[in-house]
Amino acid sequence: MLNTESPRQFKRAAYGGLADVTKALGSPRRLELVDLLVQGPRPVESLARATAQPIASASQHLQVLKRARLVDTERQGTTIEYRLAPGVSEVLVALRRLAHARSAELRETTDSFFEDAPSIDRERLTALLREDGAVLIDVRPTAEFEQAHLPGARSIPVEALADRLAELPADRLIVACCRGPYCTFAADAVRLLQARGYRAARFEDGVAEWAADGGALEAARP
Amino acid sequence: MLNTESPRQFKRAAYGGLADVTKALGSPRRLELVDLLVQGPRPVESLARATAQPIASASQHLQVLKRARLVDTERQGTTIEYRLAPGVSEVLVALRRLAHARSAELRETTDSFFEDAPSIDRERLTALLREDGAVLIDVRPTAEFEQAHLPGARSIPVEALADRLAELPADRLIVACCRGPYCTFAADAVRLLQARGYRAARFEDGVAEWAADGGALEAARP
DNA sequence: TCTGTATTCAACATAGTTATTGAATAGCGA
DNA sequence: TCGCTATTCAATAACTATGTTGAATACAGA
Repeated sequence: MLNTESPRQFKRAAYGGLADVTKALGSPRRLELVDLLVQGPRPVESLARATAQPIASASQHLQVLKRARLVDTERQGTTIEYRLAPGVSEVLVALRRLAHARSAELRETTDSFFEDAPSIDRERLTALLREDGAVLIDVRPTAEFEQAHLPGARSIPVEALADRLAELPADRLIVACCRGPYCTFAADAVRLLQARGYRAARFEDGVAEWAADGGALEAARP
Repeated sequence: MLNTESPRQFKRAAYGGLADVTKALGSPRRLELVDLLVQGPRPVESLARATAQPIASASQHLQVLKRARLVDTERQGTTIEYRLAPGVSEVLVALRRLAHARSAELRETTDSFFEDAPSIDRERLTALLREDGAVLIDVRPTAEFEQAHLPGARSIPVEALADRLAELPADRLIVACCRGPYCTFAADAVRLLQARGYRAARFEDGVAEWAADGGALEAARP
């Protein structure tokens, strides 16, 4: 009998180890960082800018995630890239789905924010693409598009959209997709398109949700 | 344009709402309560006893889980039963798998605690049952067995096992299953069986992991 | 070797969380 | 209606996490 631990001690250690992970996920700031990292690896300064916080603050949150082994780091030239650990993206998708299934308040928050940009789900998107000849554009930065995107999506970053309207057919529904349920890029794109007379809608998920549902993804092709 | 929120305000609210869920999961005590509730609904006092904590303490943790909508309550006669919300069990399974995939320390904690009780995984269990005529016993309390159990499992609660050895064939491998990866019942059963000359092994998962992998479950049949 | 800059560290004030204790409440069952 | 007991509340002290600031470090590139 080699183990000298009591069951209580073991449970303290085991649930404690689990809680190291859930504690690391237990902060809005860190959830936002994780949600960004789903799109691909990034250096600290870029993460800090994208989440509107001081660099030192972002760095500390990232270190918490690293201690919980939710991210890995790799030096790339003069910067250090943080990258999501395998499996984390799936857990984030599951957590957000659980939260939205259970909290009417959270649904209300997102629904009211995206009120003026008609949102469509995965099933509806598939139908619109197949049957109605809708055009799917991915409005994230090109680097993220190149990491992974929905099959058939065309990359038009939201900040370039106004200059590239000529690429879009005026008689088709344009569906914009972005990082995920809390990303505002697609809604911005939809508002711009609507203002220019296009019919447009926002895909409510991102690549992580698409993949979690068994959808295939493509890489590269800028 | 009805929504007056800025994107930053929206993100604060959205990630904050998500964090309400992850914060609630961010305590070893509450994780242990959730892990117990996976086995079925229970009143406060029973949860407190099973997790070795004062009732007031358990009650407060349960209320945190309730505010995060991870559990629901229902009065049953003179007691109040807490019950896991749908979908929570799957998330717990995913979180524990992620933690174990990433943390060598956590693997070491469980491996060393269960060192003297040979542990087998789902795949091996299926093979042993089909090809070697192994006998599967469920050593949880009967109430939990009746909620849900693995197909073909026989209920022999661990505290009754010593008195019911006659029910077990001496020439077969006995596999004991219990609540899940952090439950010590199966290991206790294996040690007892080994001391009485049986070949015995511990199934390392519980019904939640089994179901998450697409396995069917049975109910009742005490 | 040196310089510049991306990242981390240290220290602090503030805020929030946890465990514990004893008192209060609520609602079943008689 | 009333008593009983399961549960919750309130108050406290110890602890832990957060955001902020400015200084320190470490390393690529010259």
